[in-house]
Amino acid sequence: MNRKVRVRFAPSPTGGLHLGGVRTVLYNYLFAKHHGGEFVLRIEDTDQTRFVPGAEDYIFETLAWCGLEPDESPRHGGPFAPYRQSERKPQYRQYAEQLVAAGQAYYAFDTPEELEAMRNRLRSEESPNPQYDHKVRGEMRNSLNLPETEVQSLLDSGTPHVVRIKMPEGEKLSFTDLIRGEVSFDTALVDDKVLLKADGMPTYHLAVVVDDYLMEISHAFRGEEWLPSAPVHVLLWRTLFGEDQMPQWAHLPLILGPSGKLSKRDGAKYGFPVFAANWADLKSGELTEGFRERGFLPQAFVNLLAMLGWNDGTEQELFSLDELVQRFDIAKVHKGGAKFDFEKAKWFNHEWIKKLPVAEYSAQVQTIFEQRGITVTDKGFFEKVLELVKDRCTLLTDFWEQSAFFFTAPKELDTTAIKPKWTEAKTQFFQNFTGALAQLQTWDAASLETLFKEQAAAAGIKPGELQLPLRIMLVGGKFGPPVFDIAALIGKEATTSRIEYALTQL
RNA sequence: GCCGCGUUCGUCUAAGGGCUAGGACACCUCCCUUUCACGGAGGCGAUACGGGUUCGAAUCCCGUACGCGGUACCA
Repeated sequence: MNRKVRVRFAPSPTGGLHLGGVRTVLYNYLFAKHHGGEFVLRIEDTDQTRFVPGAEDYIFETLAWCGLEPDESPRHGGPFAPYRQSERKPQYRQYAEQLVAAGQAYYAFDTPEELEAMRNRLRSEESPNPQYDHKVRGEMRNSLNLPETEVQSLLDSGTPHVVRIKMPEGEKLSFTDLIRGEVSFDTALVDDKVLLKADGMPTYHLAVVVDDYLMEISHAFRGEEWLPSAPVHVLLWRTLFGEDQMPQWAHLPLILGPSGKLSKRDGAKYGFPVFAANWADLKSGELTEGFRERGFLPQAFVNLLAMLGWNDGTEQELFSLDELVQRFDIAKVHKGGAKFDFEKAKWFNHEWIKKLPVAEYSAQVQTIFEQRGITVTDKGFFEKVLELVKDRCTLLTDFWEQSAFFFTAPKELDTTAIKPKWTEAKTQFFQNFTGALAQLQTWDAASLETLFKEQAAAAGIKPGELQLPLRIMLVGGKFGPPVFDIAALIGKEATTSRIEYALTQL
């Protein structure tokens, strides 16, 4: 089928977006852009009981952060508006009626209690989850069994009812999945799914087919959890619009946690984020941590997600979004689920921190500093510092630990490593050194190092014996970039005063 | 239970009949570095099991096991 590539991501706004969801967005986006097509965001809010305020904002904000902007959406607009299913409600009913007329669906008047009674009656060890299917539909209150006049009067009197699909009994339904190849199902084993709910809203099954058709979606990618209901969708396509109009399906493998499927719980339990950005549940007050707040760069987040289940066949692992667009091939997506490895995720972030110019993320780091009480006044200086410590930072938040001492003198010095070997001669050396610093003409790392070594030689002490003490004096601990670089950056005054303060502690 | 989909180092994966099954993360060793890193060089470590097909199988077929998903008027 040769038509314009149009894909969609269709989340239901019920909470934060987790790894798997964002990866689905990403693969949709990459596929669309690779083929010069369009990426549509459609909000699947047909379940009004699950409406969560803020969830839709969250989705847009998250996609923007990732750089995965939709071409069409409730906010971006587009020729197929509206893009919110609740706003499209009126059009679903006619398709449901069309299916009934075609004998492919029927009205069901069973109350929730009656359904429950049926399930209880049929439940057994052999069949723990009885379905509303061809075996029982003959015993239920639906338009298949009730006299036509009664059906009509029930309808006329406004009796609550749903429309169910009538799954054929002994048919084999199959389709070709872009990732898995041919997949087939025995229709006798699929239940009569509800298509139109009693409140007049469509279920996902009807909505996805109708909207994909109306929005001219050419390729439909979704999580593997949808595979079992694919036969329902194929059947709806066949009777409503023709199977030749159906988008090409691809069911993406799941992302697993350390023990089974990845859940919010895993995040809390193992200490890594599961959502793209922080999500605060208004009702429970529960906060679920996001990659963004944990200190991930969007470039790294997108990169690591892309590689979780896909690769281009080469050994390259670091890709920009543009490169991903160029290389992406849906057929190379894995069939098996991938267990999420936070260690590897951190490695991606580390690589991106090293790779990107600091100016690309200094604003984010600045925010982190400000949250911790340090206001950045000199952007040039700030970025010099970041440049100096970036190799040591895996997460953006690490910049704080690695470089706070550039902005504020360490209060507590970790002197345990140097105190035992401290001598009066060393105190003397540093006193002389600060004196010499005052005379130093060129304040840069090389000059400082030269001076330091000359003075050490004059004092008859090995420079190595003195470098760690100097570090502790300036940094407060055994970490950080080369000492003379630090001294060069913080300047003469700070260097001198930190040494003098440290000498009072030794 | 039933249905579906999966299964290569601990983890992410390459190899889509043909070299000693390659890379990355993590871990370990060494080098560089009198901090911590970066970087460099090594090491450890896998085709779930059993049958076929074939001169030859990680790759194709069948079975078993295991894992995951689904089995709602939720998506």
